[in-house]
Amino acid sequence: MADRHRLTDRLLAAGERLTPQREAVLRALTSAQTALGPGELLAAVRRQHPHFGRATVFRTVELLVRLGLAQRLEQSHRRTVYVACAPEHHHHLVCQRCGSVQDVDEGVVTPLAKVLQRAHGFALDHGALDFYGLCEDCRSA
Amino acid sequence: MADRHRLTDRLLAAGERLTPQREAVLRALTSAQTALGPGELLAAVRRQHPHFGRATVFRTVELLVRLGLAQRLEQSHRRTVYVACAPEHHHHLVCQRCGSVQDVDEGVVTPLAKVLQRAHGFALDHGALDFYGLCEDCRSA
DNA sequence: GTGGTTGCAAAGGTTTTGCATGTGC
DNA sequence: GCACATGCAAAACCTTTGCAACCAC
Repeated sequence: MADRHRLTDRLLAAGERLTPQREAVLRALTSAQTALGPGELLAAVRRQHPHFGRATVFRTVELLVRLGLAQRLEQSHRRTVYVACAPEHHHHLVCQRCGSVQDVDEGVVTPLAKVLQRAHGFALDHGALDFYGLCEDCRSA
Repeated sequence: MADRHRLTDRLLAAGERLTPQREAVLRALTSAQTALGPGELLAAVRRQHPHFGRATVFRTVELLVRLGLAQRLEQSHRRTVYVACAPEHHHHLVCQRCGSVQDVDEGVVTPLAKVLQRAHGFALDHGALDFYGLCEDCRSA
């Protein structure tokens, strides 16, 4: 499983350990169709591991974010969610209606980053940039 | 005071009332050099009005957001902050180090919005787009 | 006068922490 | 074996809600 390879790679590189819990959280995240919050993630993981701890979810998603395997999105007011993602630089298009997330590559923001740099001396943090709006389906509906 | 004019205008247009509390919150926000969270806002306002209610801060900032006089930023993990802003469309450059916020106008994102629309059918919500990174000062430091 | 607004206090929900137990390396 | 990771439960935190008193219109 590709996920597992990436996970072990990253964990070893960071001097962290591979545990069933970490695998389980990453798997739940990658197999989800949409971004998940901590509560949903806990529920998903508990279907396989009934005694999974609440705190472990919080600790693990933050670890995955640090490893570059997941990203945190502030999807809307008071709702923090996580999506699995490849370590390669890219950005997310987050639908505000249905919650779906699609990737869009780094290239589309390069011109923007240059403008902000030149005109304002502002160094854009690409890792913190995601886009909110309506996906094609929701827009036509 | 220009703030006050804009506030009364907007309140009346929305069928809302002008109260000292609403003025106070807007003033605290406009006079701040940086974005403020609810707690800081409460502290600031209480310097003038010691009995100011906590809930009123929450209710008021959300009102200001609805009126277009303020904007909510998810500045970082578990930190929601607000900045005063003009009703005209624009975006914010938020420094992740010092918390300063500067405006940048709508024009810089128009090309990006077009690309997302054409290539992905995605309708960008301009009101939800802000940029995080390092301001000029923090970058050189 | 009347309905919206406020302050207070309590409830609600989410995230974090402390610690004994378990486990990857 | 040892340090790190986990599960549990309680604490801490931020935000919302309910309601009586108040006040802008």
